Parts: sequence; C-alpha cells; structure tokens
Amino acid sequence: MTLTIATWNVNSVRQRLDNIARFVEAQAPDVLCLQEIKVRDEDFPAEALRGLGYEHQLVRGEKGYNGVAILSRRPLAGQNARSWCDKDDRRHASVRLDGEIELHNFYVPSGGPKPDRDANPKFDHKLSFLTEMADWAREEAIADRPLVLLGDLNVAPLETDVWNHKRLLRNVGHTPVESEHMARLLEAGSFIDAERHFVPPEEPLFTWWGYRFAESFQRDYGWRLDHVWVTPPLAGALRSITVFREARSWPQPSDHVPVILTLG
DNA sequence: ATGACTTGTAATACAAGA
Repeated sequence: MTLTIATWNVNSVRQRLDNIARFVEAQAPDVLCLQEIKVRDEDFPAEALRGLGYEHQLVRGEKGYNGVAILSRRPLAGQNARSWCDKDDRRHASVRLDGEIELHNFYVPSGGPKPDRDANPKFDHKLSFLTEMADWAREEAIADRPLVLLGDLNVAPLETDVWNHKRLLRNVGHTPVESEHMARLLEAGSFIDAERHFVPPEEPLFTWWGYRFAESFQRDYGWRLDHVWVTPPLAGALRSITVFREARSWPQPSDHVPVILTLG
C-alpha cells in the first residue's frame, strides 16, 4: 500500500483548473497540497476538484493573496491550521492521513525585493517565519512523530538549487542568512530533505522558473523553492520523489511545478 | 537592469510574487 502526496504552488487555483486536471490525469496523487490559491474559501472551486476525485478538502484561503489547501482521495482527520508571526494570512494547513501520518502544508513568505531585515519588512517577516517554524518543530518535538512537511518554502538553500549560485547569492531566496534559517528548521525537526534523499546535492534540481526571464524554462534558469521533508519515523517509508517538470511547458503554466512524494 | 510576466483587485493602474 503506497501513499502519494503532491505539493504545488499553482499561482491562483481558478486560473489553473485545466492544468490541475491535466496533472491529476497524469499522476493522480492521493493527496494534493496547493499553495497560493489566491481565493476566499467561499469562492474555492471545491466542486470541480471533487470531480477530479478529491472528495476530502481542507481550504484555508483569503482574498487575492496566499492561501493553501489540502485535497485528498482518502479521509482526512485532525484538520488544523495556525497563524504565524501574529498575522492572519493563510500560509499553513495540517491534517492527519491514514490515522497516523501528520501532513503540514506551508507557504513561506517570499521576502520582498531586498535581502535586508532593517530596510525591508517582508524579508524580516520571512526570517521570523522560518524561526517560528523551527521553534514550533522543537517545542512540539515533531521529530518523534511520523510527519511530512512540504510546500513552497521560498528558499533555495544549496548551490545546486539555483541555476547560477554566484550570480544569485545576493538575491532573496538564495542568501546565506535564509539558507541558515532553513538549516536550523531542518535540524529542529531532524527532517530528511526527501528531494535531496533521492537526487544527490551535486546535481541541479529546480521546481520554479520565473515568468519574467524570457525562456527561463527553456534555458533551465530555475530554482528549488518547493520542498518535501519527512521526520525520521518515515525514513524507512521513502520510496520516490518526482519533480514533474513537464507541467512548466503546458499552456498558461504556474511558475512552479508539482513535486510528488511516494511513501510505501 | 530596482526590467522582462502573471495574477487579483479594481477600474486601466497598482501591489505582489521571488
């Protein structure tokens, strides 16, 4: 019995319904975690997604920005969510699957244009968010429970997580201070980076290609911003990771592609 | 090159993404 869980920053769930249907037709993950749904709960296309087989849904949306959802073919338990950094933006949702696996879906703040905590409040928010996640992981002792943490974490921590390390070192998303914050979070939960468990760190691995750079995908000017982590109790269940790159070449794509985890 | 494109909101311009 395997369990497949996908994460995808869709950059507006309403604009991406056709792509989501195409992805589900190709991969049919048991659970589909979305970020940046950009819609109020009451306007979420719940019926269309039920039609794709996702009868069980936890939606945490807001108007215009952010928003996450967990869609599942199997029953969900323990639906939950919390606020981070004393804001009521919708960046997190969690559930329990098959009675025991905890799943946390995150959309970490992007951090604004300038990697300067003092000059740019959005960058400060991003670092505070990552610190709060690490505190949570430690305080809740999540390392001892079977738990999957995934989503758009908006940090590409390794040199091979961006298309040009030297050139992008001072760009938000790839600065050393962000990578350090992410490393502290990884350590706080004793997490295994499932993507790098299957793809060696020497090998470039990307999940996002920007819209602005013409032909960014064709030239593979990518970043690894989307992550899938598991705690040690799930280490023995890791079967595969698939970065579904082809979704970036479809019409009207999201700038992120889905990543699929298989547990068995 | 502090830009390029895409989205939502609101009203044809702006904020936000990263």
